[in-house]
Amino acid sequence: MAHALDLVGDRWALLVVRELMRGPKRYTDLGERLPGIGTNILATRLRDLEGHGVVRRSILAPPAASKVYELTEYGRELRPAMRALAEWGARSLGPPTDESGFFPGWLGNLIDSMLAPHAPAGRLELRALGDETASLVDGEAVDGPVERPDVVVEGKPVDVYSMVVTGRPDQVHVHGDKGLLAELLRAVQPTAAVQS
Amino acid sequence: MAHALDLVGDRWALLVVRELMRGPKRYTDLGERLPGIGTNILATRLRDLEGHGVVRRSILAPPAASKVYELTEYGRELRPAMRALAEWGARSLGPPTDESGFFPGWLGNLIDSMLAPHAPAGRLELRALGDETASLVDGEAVDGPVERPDVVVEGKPVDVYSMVVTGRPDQVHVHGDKGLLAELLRAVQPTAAVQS
DNA sequence: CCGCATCCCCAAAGATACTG
DNA sequence: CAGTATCTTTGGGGATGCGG
Repeated sequence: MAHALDLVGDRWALLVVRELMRGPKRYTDLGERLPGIGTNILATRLRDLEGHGVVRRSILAPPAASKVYELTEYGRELRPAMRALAEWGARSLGPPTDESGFFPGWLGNLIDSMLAPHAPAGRLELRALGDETASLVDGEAVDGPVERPDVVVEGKPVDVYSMVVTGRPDQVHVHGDKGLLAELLRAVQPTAAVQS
Repeated sequence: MAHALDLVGDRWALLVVRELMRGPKRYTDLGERLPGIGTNILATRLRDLEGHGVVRRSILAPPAASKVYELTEYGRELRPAMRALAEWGARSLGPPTDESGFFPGWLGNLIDSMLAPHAPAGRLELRALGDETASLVDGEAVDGPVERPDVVVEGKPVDVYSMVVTGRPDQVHVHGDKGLLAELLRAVQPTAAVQS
């Protein structure tokens, strides 16, 4: 445990890994998806994680030729631990209280951490009005819309979020296979009432 | 994830939880088992963890009447996440280089994090000469010796440690059911050679 | 713009001493 | 034993700069 925390226990480190878990990212994109991190900290974390064999720097093939950070195989092996930690945290996390706190990538992260582990086969698209769209395709989170979705959920960001944590599609519009959505929401661990 | 880290992401927090995972402990005992923590940090962590519903203070029944800290039900639910993190860390952890670093409780922690998750039924006793003795009884770590052990392993602390991380009982003495020990060591994930 | 390095400032962490 | 008080040091947040 202590050694694991030496590798990824620093502040922000696991959140950097979380972002990279969904694919390689550029430095600036990472900064946007981690509001409040500060550029020096991000640079330091990436350097440390690289030194620890968790993250690797890579140059995209020309003509793209831009630098990206990606997880090593060892870094990807953190997935079970991160899933377990996220599910534990979710059990004491209530619905959002306001419209804020929706930073770039939040919807993808929500799908990846709360829906993907329990997802039945199928193509689900979530549209947060005026914000982002992300999808869940056969258990994998995908950014943006998806072709021929089985079911589409549409609503304000806070209502999409609430649907996931409460398990009830109350304030959102659902098009398509409502049974599939119901099945998914039933499979998601209901947020137990853990008194804070 | 971010919320989980708000609860247990501070430095030392998960190590405090790790110690309490093996039973209630007094303040001073926690301090001894967490070398380097500093009394103020320990007090702050315990207060924060209590505020977050992870730890609870409790007074032992008279005439013992001493204060102890213990995990709440929610705190105990961290076990899967901690196991996953510990196993991940263990894959990049080599054998110890010197005789130091063996603080009170190290043997119990070693058994709990590396052996217990894979243990077959049986009673195993580990004796670190001149240091500690701890046991593994049907998959659960127990401090101290055990009655009628099926197999006893005895050796210098560093050699007991090495046996666990390398999977080979080379520098230690084994009494009793060597087959059971071999079965256990085989079940333990071999420490993959992850280049640092 | 992207990808950082630098600088300043402050809050939190560490070490140590001390106390009910 | 179970912490609090005090002091020092480290690390994070925020702004800025700067070469590619």
